[in-house]
Amino acid sequence: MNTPQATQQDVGGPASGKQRLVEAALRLAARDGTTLSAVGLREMAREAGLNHNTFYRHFRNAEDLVGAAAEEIAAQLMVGLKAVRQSAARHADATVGAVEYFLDFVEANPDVIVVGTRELHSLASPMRAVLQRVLETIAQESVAQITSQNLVKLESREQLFQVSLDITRYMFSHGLDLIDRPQDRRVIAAKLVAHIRRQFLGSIAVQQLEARKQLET
Amino acid sequence: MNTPQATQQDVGGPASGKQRLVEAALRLAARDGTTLSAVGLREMAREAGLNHNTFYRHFRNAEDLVGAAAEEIAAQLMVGLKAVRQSAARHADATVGAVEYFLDFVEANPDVIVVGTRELHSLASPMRAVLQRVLETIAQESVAQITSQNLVKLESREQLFQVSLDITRYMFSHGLDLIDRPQDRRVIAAKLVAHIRRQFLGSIAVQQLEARKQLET
DNA sequence: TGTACATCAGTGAACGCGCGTTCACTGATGTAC
DNA sequence: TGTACATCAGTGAACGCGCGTTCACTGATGTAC
Repeated sequence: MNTPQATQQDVGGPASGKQRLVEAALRLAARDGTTLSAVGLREMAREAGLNHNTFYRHFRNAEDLVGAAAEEIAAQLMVGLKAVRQSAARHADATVGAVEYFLDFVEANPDVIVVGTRELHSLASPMRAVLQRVLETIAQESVAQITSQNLVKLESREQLFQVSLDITRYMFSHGLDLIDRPQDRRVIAAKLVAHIRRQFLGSIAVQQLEARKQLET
Repeated sequence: MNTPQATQQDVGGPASGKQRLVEAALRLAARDGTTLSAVGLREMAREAGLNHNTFYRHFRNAEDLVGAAAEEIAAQLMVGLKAVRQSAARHADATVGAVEYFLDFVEANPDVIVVGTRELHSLASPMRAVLQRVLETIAQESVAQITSQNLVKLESREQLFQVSLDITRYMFSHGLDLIDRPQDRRVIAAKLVAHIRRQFLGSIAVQQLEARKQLET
């Protein structure tokens, strides 16, 4: 009574069972607003169009799947946000370029943003540490790009890193708002651009202030 | 076989059943890292030391309880963050005063922060809108305080509001980090102070930049 | 090239358990007369 | 002041259901000889 299923042969064809289960879990967690680990095993198998027992062919337990999903989300974010930075470099106004491309990414991958943002703000989540490292990596790469292109006059690499990290996190949070109210894209984009400008200008101002203080003593 | 339970007479004494259920729900959601609506009805009754059926004496269904919990969290935040602003006004350095008092509040009310932060970043949560309004109200009150005391030279009230809102949200998110790593309090406090300074100075710099542009044309 | 065997994704039945919900009951407090 | 009644928080038994997990089975693919 077994229906012939996809196997190794169709690489790049319909996703493997494991992949389908992870994607189903992300979709359900995004839809229902629950944590990944709260998505039922049977429910996600149903969503993936598989027998509930197939789950055990690919994962030891629920926690195992969360780990796989974390890597999936991390990978998608790394790819997507790297493209955001490259788009920024191409654009006449780097800030506007980055923001617009980021919002494109959010609209194209809502599940990743919805689930990622919530897990990032869930203390008990095993995904939290993974996502924090992703954000830090992205911020570091941003710093490298900014310094190599001399986009911002900031001597303190540490301060530049903090600013980049804050901005990355800020964009993440506001990705949620875009998914919540797609019609407000222009307003959200303007807020993001304003925030980024404020951060960089503020950072320079802080630097000048400290330099002046040092001169006075 | 009924144990005599607390009733109306002991106002201010041991909490009422309704209050105990809400508090138990917050505690469990914070401990397990789940959404409030994912906390089991029987589980929270057990935690509150009540029969599972008592739940129905106070709430129609699970959604009803989430609403009550939202109001509880909102009330606690409004009270706590109002005290933060008052503490800022007393302190020699308003920024440092606000940050330190805020971190005290976080340490004293971890459940509210843990649950509130997650629900704020959960699209499907009915609590999200309530919390967003709380943050906006707090930001508005901050604006009123800042302008009345002439703490920051910013003409645009709208821009000041945006900055206040961003800062409030930022502090919220970093409250989580404090609960996660209490030993890092000083590092976190320094980050918060730096962020707030950067925002205000950046905001002033943006304003000056725009004024200059307007002069040139 | 053929054959035997191992591997592996997927299936379906069965289990025990905790869940949400309904029901009838209790006992204390507040209120009308 | 006393009495009858309504209200209301809390209790405990019982229900049906979906869950996670285990088991034995299937059928296709890969591999050794």
